[in-house]
Amino acid sequence: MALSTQSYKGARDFYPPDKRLQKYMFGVWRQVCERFGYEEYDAPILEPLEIYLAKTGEEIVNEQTYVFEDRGGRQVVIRPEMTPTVSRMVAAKRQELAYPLRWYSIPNLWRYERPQRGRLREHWQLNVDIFGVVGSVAESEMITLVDAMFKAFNAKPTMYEIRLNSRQLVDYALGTYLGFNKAEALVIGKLIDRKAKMEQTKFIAAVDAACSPKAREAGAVEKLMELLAIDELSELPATLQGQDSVKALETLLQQLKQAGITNIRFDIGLMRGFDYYTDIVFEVFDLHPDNNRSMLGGGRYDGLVGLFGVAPVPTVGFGWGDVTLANFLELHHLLPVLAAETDLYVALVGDIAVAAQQPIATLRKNGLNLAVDLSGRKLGDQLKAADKKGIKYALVIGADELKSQKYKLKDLTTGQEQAVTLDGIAAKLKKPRAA
RNA sequence: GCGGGCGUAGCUCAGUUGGUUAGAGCGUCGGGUUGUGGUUCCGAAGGCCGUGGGUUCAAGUCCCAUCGCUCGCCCCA
Repeated sequence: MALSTQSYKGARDFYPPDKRLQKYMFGVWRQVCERFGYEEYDAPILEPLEIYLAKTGEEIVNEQTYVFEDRGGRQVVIRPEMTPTVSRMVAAKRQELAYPLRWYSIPNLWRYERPQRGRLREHWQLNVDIFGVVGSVAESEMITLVDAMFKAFNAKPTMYEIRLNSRQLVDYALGTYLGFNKAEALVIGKLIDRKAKMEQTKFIAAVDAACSPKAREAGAVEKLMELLAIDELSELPATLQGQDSVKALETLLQQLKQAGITNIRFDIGLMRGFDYYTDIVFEVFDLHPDNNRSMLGGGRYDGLVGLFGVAPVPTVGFGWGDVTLANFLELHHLLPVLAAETDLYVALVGDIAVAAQQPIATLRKNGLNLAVDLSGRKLGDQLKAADKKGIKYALVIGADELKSQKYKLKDLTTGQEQAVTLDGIAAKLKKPRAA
């Protein structure tokens, strides 16, 4: 029985062209992060089970993560997300770090579940966090950074939409305003999260079923539906308008719009699950009709660092998966044509491999990435190989060239060819790779 | 964990109401006289029709099971 060549379920092989795309995406992420003063960090892919148990329910950890026992009998998890890890790192050096911390990372993460579109078992996720800032200036910076990333990927404002909400506002609305108790609010919050996927009548029926008679009689279902239909802060009922959370959202929206971000709006139905978020939450939606889904999300989570036994640190952060980004770029035709890292493919004519070493060494010393064809094939076949590898230029070296010190440089995309000196080649090829 | 769809050449697929030696395009390899590819011409290799069982004179085609892929649900960090 032959061995299977398939990669592990839900995980991908990255052949050089795939890796080229990944490097491009990560490169843009890194560039924008660093432009905003964020520093890269990293951590082990394995973590002790406890740091996830503290935050999420045990079921989720057991059913949706890779958990195993190591040889020392310790329960180990392959990290399904980065947030507990980075919180652990901050807590460990809580006293000595220089706040505000601006940190980012692009970890690979694993979750144990059936793969589907946009959701694999292994993926990479950009994580950006700012620690130690209390006011909404942190959210403002974070969303500005997100928007700068979309612009750096050449996305237009019509392709995506930033949606904002406040967990405090939702808590107040479900509790004090609509009169749900905590258990009801939890169930209804989850329903609101799924509302877009449900039919209106089914949604209403489900909310109604989750209501206590008392809340139902007070008209909570109708009031909730009215509330969910609102898409401007100014349309909120007066009792909600007075909330600090609404004022914070107002300030934030105003700031961002003034900064030129127009595709942003308030969305009271935005939940981001019912996990560790404590205040403002945000998501970016793909507006393409074939992929109307959330691409990235984040918000404020002030409580996590404190779980490690130190004073809490206010934090705002988001995560953005490589799969959803790649889907977005593909659907909107934003994938650039990526040239190989190799600048130049050297084709040898005749038995001159030894004699050609000197010019080859000179070109490398001049900073060029070059590959030499070692096959001794016909020239045509060597050029074909260069083209297939995605290399833009080929250089022909034969007895004539060695003698005249002029080499034939061929642009494989245009087919144009010219005779140049070694220095001329380096000068000509130094820059174009970035594009 | 639950449900739908699909497994035929390296890839994308065709294959009639079951009927001889299973096809195409692309790709790969060789050639069109020894220094020019990506366009063209000629040729070749390459398939246990996912796997196992069943029905039948006869199965790529029908039935059952199983594995794999895929889309969705649940869940969402």
